[in-house]
Amino acid sequence: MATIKDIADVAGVSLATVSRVINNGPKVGDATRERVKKVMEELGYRPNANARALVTRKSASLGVVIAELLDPFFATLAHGIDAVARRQNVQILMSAGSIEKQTELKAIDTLLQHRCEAMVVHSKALDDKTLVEFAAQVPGFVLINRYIEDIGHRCVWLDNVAGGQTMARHMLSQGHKKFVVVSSKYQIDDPIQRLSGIRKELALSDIELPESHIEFSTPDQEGGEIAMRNLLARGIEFTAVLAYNDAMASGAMTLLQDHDVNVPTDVSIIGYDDVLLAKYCRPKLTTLHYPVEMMATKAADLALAYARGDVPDPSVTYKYTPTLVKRDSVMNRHAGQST
Amino acid sequence: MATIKDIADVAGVSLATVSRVINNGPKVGDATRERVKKVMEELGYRPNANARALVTRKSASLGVVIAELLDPFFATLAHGIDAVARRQNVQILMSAGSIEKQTELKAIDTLLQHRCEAMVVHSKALDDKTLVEFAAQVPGFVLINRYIEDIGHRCVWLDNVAGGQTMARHMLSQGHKKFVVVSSKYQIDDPIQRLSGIRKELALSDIELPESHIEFSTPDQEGGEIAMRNLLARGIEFTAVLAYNDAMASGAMTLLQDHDVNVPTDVSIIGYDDVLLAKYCRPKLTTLHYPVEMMATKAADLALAYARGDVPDPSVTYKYTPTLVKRDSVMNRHAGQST
DNA sequence: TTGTAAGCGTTATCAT
DNA sequence: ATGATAACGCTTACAA
Repeated sequence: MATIKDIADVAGVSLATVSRVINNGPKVGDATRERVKKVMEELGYRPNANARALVTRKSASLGVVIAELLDPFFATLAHGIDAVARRQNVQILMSAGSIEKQTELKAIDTLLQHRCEAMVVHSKALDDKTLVEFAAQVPGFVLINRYIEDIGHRCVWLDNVAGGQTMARHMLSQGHKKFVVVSSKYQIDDPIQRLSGIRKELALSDIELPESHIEFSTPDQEGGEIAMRNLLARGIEFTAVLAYNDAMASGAMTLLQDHDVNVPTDVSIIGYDDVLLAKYCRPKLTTLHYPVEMMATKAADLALAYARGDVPDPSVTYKYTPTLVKRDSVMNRHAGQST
Repeated sequence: MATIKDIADVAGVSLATVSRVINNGPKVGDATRERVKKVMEELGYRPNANARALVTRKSASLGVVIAELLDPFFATLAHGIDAVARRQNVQILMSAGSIEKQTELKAIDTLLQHRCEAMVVHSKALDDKTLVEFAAQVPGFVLINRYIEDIGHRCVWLDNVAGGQTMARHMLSQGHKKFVVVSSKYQIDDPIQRLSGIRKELALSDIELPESHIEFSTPDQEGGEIAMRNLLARGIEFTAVLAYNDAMASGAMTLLQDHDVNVPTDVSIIGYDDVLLAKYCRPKLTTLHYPVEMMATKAADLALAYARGDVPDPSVTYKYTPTLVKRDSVMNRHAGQST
């Protein structure tokens, strides 16, 4: 592959001049510039990103650590990041961390070896301290979907407590009184926070949520089925199910339907995330919209900005709030209509 | 960040020795090795991947070009690739190409700038010639989901004609005689090949498929709805719909149901791909399983092998065949039962 | 406006 | 077993 030297030789100029042309440097004569460009074209020259990164100490790349590419939630996340990467002309270095300490650690480590100064990481397995240390090393280190106070201005996160409250409040407003929760068995912050929001809101109406009314499983459709099966088996009475996410909601719904329980007339369900699935399952899922893509975009922009040395207003934080999307899986028990 | 020189200074050895330790080189005394390792540990040393790539001309990374991260099909693809990347300890450089000539070109170009010698690319917009040229430049250039004869041993692809035949054959075997096709409007090979397979198979039963029975739209759920709406509006009679993929099938199904057409008793539907959606829409979709993940894994392995200089048996080709997955969206019109 | 040369962090080839 | 030293391809003062 042609190097800058080859171009210089053929064009009859020095390395420096070629470099200037490549980088649209200022002090080059028009004639020379054209000639060099022509030679580059002819030789199919492509600047060596590695050499460049080495000397400039800038990698023109954005590191991304997410849990799992298959999950539509993360796919959306990745998609949002990709959009800004493309816009800002940086290459994405992608690693899946699978919510495992060692894997997440290794993913970040590899990114560090590549010396990428901007990275948006979704980490649930690593502890605060570790993450804060990384943040200290990498100027453009941004956390998504997690809040750590010490680096609060580098966190783009969702208010899960508020989310839990909104779910409960909506069901309450529709006249529901008997609740059941289908949650994620992974002991990360999210399910805990959502649950606490739910409890907080229910408490305002003097409703308790006993442990037996909560079932924990994997946060996917199968997990939703299993959780619902267990709830049914336990003979608990309920008219409202609050799911950890849309996938679990859909699974739970499927199982209910298989048992001839009608949704929403017999039982109402509300999901969380508002991924595509929510719109296409039957009945369509009432859920909380998680503005992942917007958040991903913000996170990527932020990471790149910090890496560039820009200092965004340090007083602002990037907290997002999920919003209710009413579709067809929740019935109004006052009016007897689905809302 | 600590460099190899820092390590050498602190450990009191030369650069060469440190380099040997890093690479588990042979000729280093045990005592020295330990001492150096200890220093590396203390200083939190991380080899600079850029410097390494520069001098070795090997990038320890795998380039990936796919159309669209959001699409579950590509998410699965990416997931398969990620698995081998992790196993083989290489970093993924990911670019979305969005089935646009310029974008795909740029994606590959960027990968080339990073000098990655292994890449698996999913390109539908670039022409054969361009792709063959890239393949000539990059030892580990592997095409997925496309077959080009000149570089046949570097293509991992699906037999779409056979797929089309299988769809039609299944419907035929279930006693269907009136067909309609919901296809993709993108004029890439896939829809054309599937359609030709369908026609070929129907011809064996002396059934024609007039253009008016085919509706082209975007290959997603909304496209499926639109296509089906048009078919219905045109007043065509049919009992079997062959969809381009599961998303379109699901959209078509939804629209049918909204018009009180029962699936599968009134109309049977068959999808293609077998993504998660197929299992979770109602009724569950009978479809063709596209072994994407397996293919992605193979492609990644192949790319890395070629990049390494290994020469896999040049006589074998990597053609895969989709297989029928019977679920609940197709009815047997002989027996009157869904099959 | 153009060229010279040092240096980025490694690996690899010689010597020793 | 260890150490100098020359690349690798590029950017960037500093000279001219």
